[in-house]
Amino acid sequence: MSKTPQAIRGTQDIFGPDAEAFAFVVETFERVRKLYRFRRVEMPVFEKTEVFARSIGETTDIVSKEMYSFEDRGGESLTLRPEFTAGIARAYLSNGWQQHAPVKLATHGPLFRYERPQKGRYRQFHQIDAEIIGAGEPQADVELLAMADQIIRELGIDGVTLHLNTLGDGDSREAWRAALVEHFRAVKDELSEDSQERLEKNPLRILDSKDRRDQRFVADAPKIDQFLSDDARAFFDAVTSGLDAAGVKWTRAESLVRGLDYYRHTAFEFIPDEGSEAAGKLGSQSTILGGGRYDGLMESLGGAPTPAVGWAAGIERLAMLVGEKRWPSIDDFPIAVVPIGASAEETAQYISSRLRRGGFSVEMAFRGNVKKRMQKANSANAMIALIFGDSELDQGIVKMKDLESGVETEILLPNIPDDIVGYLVEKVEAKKAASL
RNA sequence: GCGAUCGUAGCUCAGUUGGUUAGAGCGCCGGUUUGUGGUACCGGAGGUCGCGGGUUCGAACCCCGUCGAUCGCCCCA
Repeated sequence: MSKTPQAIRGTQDIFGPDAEAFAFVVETFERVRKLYRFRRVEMPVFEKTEVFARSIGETTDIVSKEMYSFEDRGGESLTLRPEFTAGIARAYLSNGWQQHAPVKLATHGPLFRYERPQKGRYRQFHQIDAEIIGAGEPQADVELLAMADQIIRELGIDGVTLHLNTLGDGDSREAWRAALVEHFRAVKDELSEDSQERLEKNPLRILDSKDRRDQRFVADAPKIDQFLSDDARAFFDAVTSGLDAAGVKWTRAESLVRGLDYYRHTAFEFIPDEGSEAAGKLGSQSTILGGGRYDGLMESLGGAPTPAVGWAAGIERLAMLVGEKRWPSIDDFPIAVVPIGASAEETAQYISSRLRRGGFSVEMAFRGNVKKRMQKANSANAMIALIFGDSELDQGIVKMKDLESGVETEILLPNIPDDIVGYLVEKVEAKKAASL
């Protein structure tokens, strides 16, 4: 193209309805997270590379080929965060947050992964994230999942189900993994090329392969349930019965595994139901929220053994699913202020400012002739316009036009906030009632 | 890293087997009562057809390369 610089591949400039949906996801998250008493935490977007390399696992794709790493001027290797959990764990250890344990943390922001962009996947993407650190009880898992469920529900997203599995404790997981390797190695030549790779690198992943050649052998593969210790089984039972009590719908997904090394016990993903509207909107990216328990992570960063559980969800993916069934709110209908003439424009600033300080959104039309200003009022979605020039101001009034009915009434200047606001609130309430 | 499709006005796209000044809708600006919008009518601005090279008398159209986008595989939110 020309000399104008382009945005970097896999990054996006979000504007308009997409940006509104994005903000709606974040606002909903912030509101619900307070109901569950999760505390807000802010962290750097970059860390020493070892923070991610050691915790996520050297052999995972994220660490081996998807990190944005660079050397700073001191020659130290730094990395833009590819996920939240590792950085939160590091912050927990560096700041001695053990003193707050068990601590419930929530954050959101940008993450970076050097991947091929496609629908619902970007190189800079955004997540909301929730973690409970220092709690080994299954009740922590339940509360965390209940919050996830409520957020999705309050976003108006339907047709999404919680898929739940357990990976057992460390020993259970290792025994299961060994049995899986043995099972698949016997038929290695008949597996897909990808799965032959996975056999060495990440055998659990063969279980959710999309390749038909693999699926034949997945059905009779060893199940985690055969390897669960009594404790691990009791833990999982407590999680599932807790979810039932909390009214969170879930389904068992025996072959659900998570990619990263640090997961133990509970693993879960919220996935659109097959054939649902949500599934169609997401393309081949199916998971909108995923997480699990990571009891081993703190040790990999040199901390004391610390149980923890958490999840993260892609804001862009959630935003794609947000419905338009939001009730009309008073902010959707600004008051249009339409001054005519220079002295009226000054008064318009005064009136606008009073209305805004009173909590009402105001669109002030200050360009072009009256016709242009009225067009502006209309395209701003205003329901009422305040129109006034010298002749009105001399009389100490403004004209209030109902833009739906076209009816104009006169308002005395001193009555401006109250009369207008009362009129507008009434109209919005009527709209709300009509939309129910 | 691999594969497929695609790149024409701000946006969505049309452009017949290569043929002369490249079109439409929407949006934008202006006008149809210079103090009144949503509908309608009129006018206008805006494109070296992603970029570079090649074939040809002639390329938006064919070929090669390159950059970018989209979708899928891997992986993942």
